[in-house]
Amino acid sequence: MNERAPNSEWLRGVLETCVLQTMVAGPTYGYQITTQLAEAGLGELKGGTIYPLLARLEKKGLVSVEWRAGDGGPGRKYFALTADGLTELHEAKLAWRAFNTTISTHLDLSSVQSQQEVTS
Amino acid sequence: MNERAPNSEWLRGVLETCVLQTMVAGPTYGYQITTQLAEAGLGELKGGTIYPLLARLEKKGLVSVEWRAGDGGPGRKYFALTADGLTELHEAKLAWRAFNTTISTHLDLSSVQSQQEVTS
DNA sequence: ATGACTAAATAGTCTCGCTAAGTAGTCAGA
DNA sequence: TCTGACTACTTAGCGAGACTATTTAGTCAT
Repeated sequence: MNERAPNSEWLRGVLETCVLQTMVAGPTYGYQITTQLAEAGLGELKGGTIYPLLARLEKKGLVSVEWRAGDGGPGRKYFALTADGLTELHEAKLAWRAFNTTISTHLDLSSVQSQQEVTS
Repeated sequence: MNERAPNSEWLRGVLETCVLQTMVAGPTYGYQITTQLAEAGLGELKGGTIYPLLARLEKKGLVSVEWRAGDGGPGRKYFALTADGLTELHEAKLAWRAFNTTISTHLDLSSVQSQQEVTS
């Protein structure tokens, strides 16, 4: 399983959008984001990836930050979407969809069969 | 137009696959690839992007190289897909599609409306 | 000649996801 | 009480690859 492992190259840029998306449901914190994105199939992000990313979001004013006590554990740094963050998220999603359409068209993905389809 | 210009961050990794795809129709050369990808909507790749990329493909054995005389102009370095290259292309397309499904699902893209849809 | 277009190469920069290591809080079990 | 596991955040440094910018060089029209 997982024979094409290190395609995390593809996360460039989109990861930021994915993180913003996790905040739509309400404020959340770094460690929780990593577990949620792992469940979503994006792989296990390490601290060295997620925390600098969150710091960049804060610096850009896309999220606001608040420390809260941990629920049986260390304190947590909660991040919430700002108005700018919500706008950015929406635009990024549109842009991603457009980009993706361009790529998929060029790669002629509709003509590609997966092994699952072939063997079924 | 083009207000979110530099999303070329997203090209990371996929660009290589797109270049391989252009060779499916037959051998081609760097300069032509850049014009074809520009027409496909991927933006104007500069020499500093495409030539190192082609060199990497050659180094990996995914393409073979042949110099030919130019048609009213300098000589051209033609690149053709090898068997390995074709295999790699197919696998990369499957992997991209899977990755893309994961991302699109997480971003809940089906719920996003473009400005075009809103104003139509 | 001069400039425009084609065609490839290379040096150097920057971003960002990565590895790796550290700090620190809570809690269960030996 | 000590050890380990889990939670939670931080930081330093690395590397891949797309970027800018420049150079070289062939053909052709003005």
